[in-house]
Amino acid sequence: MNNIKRYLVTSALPYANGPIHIGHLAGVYVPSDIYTRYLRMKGLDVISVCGSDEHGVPITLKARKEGVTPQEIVDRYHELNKKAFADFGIAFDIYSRTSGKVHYETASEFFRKLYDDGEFTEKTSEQYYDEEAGCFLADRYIMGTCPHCGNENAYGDQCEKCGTSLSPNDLINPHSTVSGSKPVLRETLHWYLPLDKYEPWLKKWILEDHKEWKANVYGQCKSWLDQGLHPRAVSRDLDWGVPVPVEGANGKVLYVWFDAPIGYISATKELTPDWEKYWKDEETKMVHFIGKDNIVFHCIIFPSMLKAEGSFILPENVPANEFLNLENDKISTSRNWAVWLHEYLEDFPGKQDVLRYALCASAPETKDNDFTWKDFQARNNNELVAILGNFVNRTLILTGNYYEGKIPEPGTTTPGDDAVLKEIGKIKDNVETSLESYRFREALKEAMNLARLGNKYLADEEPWKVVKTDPERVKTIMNVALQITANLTIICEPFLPFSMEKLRGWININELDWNKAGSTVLLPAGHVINKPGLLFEKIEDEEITRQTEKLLATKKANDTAGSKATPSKDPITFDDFSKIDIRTATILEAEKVPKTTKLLKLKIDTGIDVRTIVSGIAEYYEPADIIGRQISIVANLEPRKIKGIDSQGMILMAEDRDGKLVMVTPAQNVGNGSMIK
RNA sequence: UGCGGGGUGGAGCAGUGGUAGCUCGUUGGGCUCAUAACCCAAAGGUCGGGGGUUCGAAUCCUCCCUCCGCUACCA
Repeated sequence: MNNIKRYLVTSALPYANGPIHIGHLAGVYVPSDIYTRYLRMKGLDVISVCGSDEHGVPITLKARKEGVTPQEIVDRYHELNKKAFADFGIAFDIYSRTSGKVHYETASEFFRKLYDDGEFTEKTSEQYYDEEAGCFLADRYIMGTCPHCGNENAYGDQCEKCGTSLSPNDLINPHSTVSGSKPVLRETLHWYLPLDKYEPWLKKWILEDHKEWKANVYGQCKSWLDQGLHPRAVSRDLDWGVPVPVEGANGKVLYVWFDAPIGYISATKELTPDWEKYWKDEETKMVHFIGKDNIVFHCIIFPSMLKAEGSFILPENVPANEFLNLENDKISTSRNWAVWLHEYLEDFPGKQDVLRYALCASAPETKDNDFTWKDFQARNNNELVAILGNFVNRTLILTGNYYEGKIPEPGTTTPGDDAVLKEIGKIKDNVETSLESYRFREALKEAMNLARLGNKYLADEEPWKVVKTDPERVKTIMNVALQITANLTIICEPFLPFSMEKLRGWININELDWNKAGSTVLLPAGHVINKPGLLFEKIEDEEITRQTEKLLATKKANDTAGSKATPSKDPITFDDFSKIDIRTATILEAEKVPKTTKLLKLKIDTGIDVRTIVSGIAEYYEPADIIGRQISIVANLEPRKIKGIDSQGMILMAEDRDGKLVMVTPAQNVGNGSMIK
């Protein structure tokens, strides 16, 4: 793409039903912020838009659960998240929301244009309807008995017990989780975007014209396109969202995935009356920053919508990141396994840049990555403090000691000085190359090399020694070191905006022009600097321990207090119960079933006979450890072939909330074959 | 079981055909301006294993082992 006149940067709209955590920041907002700041510093025309995604079923259910309106839910998280972004210096030009008036108009117009152009197809289908609550039910809000395993708490889309994927019609005895009533099937009309129609040009546009996209993005698009695309519904039966702007479409709203990306357009409209320049001019370069869960929407569906509308440009790149784990475990809002931005700032006030740095340095750019507090501490102590902070500190202290804060006049430079000064420009170029190819980890490392260069220069030149013999020479040395420092304030600015602002204050300049980076006269001789402080401070072990203990407490809470027992099953007669023959037995032999991860083949003595049982406990018990253990079994269960082995019965296991299995063993050893009743 | 992504010095990673590299850690030295920070040097790798292609393979092909995610088996 040549002739780029302006940039439009979008960052995934966070869903307004929870706070923002480090995973969001590392994957989307830190990279987008670095990129935006860099472009702005170059003096380019760039706007960065974001906002809250506030529609969809989960928000209505959360509202119902808390007894408030959906609007109250989204108001709460919109404000919280807006503030969190602002606190971390994420430099959006606007943080809008999809419940706003402009968005309603924009989304309606967009839909209406496609509708009038005949871009949608219509289809009537039967869906479950909750008569008591007066609403249609999304699959996962219907529960019933799983036809495969008999689990009575299976969801309409999947049984979590046996893992089978289901459709609501498969469920025995379905009931609504909203009102508890029995839903009925009802006909409903919806509009569909025929993605299959766009397949040919999508294939060309992505697979041929955008081979430069990141491997994870390109690969996922390719797999979608290879599988073939299908029409997707763009409307839903719901009372929370943008109403479908068509006669007789009462009670129908735009499906949230259709509505949300249009939020980028509405946000731009709110920001500037010139919004069309950014969305409809071929000389605008649009870049979407997202997480990997959003690839299909931003690379396939939204471009299809834009293409169908006809007057919009398409994204130039979609640098999606993978996911961030926390201390070796998936980040999870419901399990409270996360570092929340607002909590981080309470524990580490003023240390926004430290988190920004740690997250950028180990951002999940090419594969899922792990955030650990130990790594966070090491990044701070060994890199920010020891390399960057230390260089700045030694330079400024020496300048204070020798020249009372006045920049010395340089004399003749040595070839060594010249090489170092030239290196500044090279580092600047390297950072640019990395940033423009969305390699933020590399860019950051390269920026830090400038501080490394500075430390090495001081160590090589030893001004504290030379000052005793050749004070004139020291003036040149310190001038060079100061020019490096001034360059740091520009080159590190996109990554560490808070610290660099502080540093600019100390050296008393206000230069934010990226193009000036590489200059060796940013600080003119005679310029007076202010009294410096410490740019970063060490983080002690105790602070890290406090954080890991906090997480440990969360784990514990998840294990015990949070575990609510599932409701009891329907009553049975004593007769029913006595049909089950439960006995004690002893394990004689145990071995892993080859090519499986969970199965053990056990030979057990039931008192009646010696038989084989296959059991899914291999993840919790080593074969060698359980030989000789007494257990409980269901003795009269129909035999069943598992992995080709006849399994005669079933071992009783207690299963906790995480699915961990524990053997049910008599409190004292009793004879094999004793009845349990 | 299927699909996808990994396996490179103690740890974390880069490197897709031509002398194996970075950060941290370790050891030794230097410096003492600096938040015990900084600088230099050294030790440490048969690049998961076998086979193949090639003048030449961490890099290409093939088989296998192993780890992670999803998936399956777990009455």
